Amino acid sequence: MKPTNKTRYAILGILSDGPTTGYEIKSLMGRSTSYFWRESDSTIYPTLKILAKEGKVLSETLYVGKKKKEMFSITKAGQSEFKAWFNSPTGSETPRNEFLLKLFFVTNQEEMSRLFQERLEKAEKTYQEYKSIEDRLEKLDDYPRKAIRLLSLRYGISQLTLEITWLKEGILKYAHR
Amino acid sequence: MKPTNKTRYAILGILSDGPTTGYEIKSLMGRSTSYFWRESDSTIYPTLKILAKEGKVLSETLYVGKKKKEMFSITKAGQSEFKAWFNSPTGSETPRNEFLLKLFFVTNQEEMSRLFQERLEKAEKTYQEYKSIEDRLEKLDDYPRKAIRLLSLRYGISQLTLEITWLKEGILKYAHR
DNA sequence: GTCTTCATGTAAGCCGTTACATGATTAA
DNA sequence: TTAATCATGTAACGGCTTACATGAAGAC
Repeated sequence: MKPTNKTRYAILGILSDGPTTGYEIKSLMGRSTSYFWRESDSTIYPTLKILAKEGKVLSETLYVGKKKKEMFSITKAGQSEFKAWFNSPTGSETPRNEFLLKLFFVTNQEEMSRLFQERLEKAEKTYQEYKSIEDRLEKLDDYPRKAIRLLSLRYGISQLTLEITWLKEGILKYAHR
Repeated sequence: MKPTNKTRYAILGILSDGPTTGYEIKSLMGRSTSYFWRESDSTIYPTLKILAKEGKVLSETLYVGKKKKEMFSITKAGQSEFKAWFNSPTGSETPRNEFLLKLFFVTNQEEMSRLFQERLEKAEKTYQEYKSIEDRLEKLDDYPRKAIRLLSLRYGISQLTLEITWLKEGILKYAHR
């Protein structure tokens, strides 16, 4: 069975920028990748352990007072696994859009109105979040990948804009009573 | 642990339109929901069995020659489970976009060029597929939910159009050599 | 006669989420 | 002193994919 676990690549990619701790990887993801790539809380540490066992990362335990910190750094083997993934064809996720599934089963205007309204509220909230991330990013000093990270964020923003427009049109056209 | 399995709702929703067989559900999904909701091959039959055991569907075995057919129909209990899901708040999937994850780790123009080019080819292929589904749908006689199903398909098409534009711009702006 | 489609399933095993657990440090 | 954040994990379980399996009917 072909392993499909991509958490490891996200971790190896972050470690490519330099050594860090599991906690730091977790919070970095929360700050920066969360709108296109999210890991649940407990996946980072076990995955780091596995990678260490495989020789893809090295760990070093530090103590700050009584507080344990485990710094991880990527090895040559880790780098080549990362590159192999990076250069391999990108698979597409199996589509699972619960909103569109519900839409598919809509039978009357009232249902559709509720569905669109609910979705619109969420989309507008997310839009505001993305916008504030954009603000934060724009204010940062230049760093090597700033341009590309802004680009991908703005891609997300324009997708959301499109969805919001579509939802509003739908509400007007089909759910007007 | 809260069950998250939504395959059952897709099945119950399809059965709301009238009795069918597992095979028919499978192929209907392949024809109509596959761009926003896909099930893998082997999930339909076991799920139908479970639903039957729970009293959410009824099964009736027919024979056409030696060929067995199991027709399933939705029960009252099934209908109310479906409605409960339909009226419950729509959860959002955890985001997992492998393309954007790779983009996040890009370090030079050559890598980005390859990444965008690959994605563009796939997006254009998918666009063609959607367009031909749209053609087929447009030619069908009117049926109750035709308008709404065309609407959601066109939403997918406009999302793809946006992505294609974005990819082309990216190739010109950032990956030009 | 052979290939495709119809028609229905089982089993293994990875994957991912949720809930649970622990303890130190720092800010209010 | 209490809450939030830093910091690191384990266990259980449901879910999902892949591979495997079987056989009839119809098309070419």
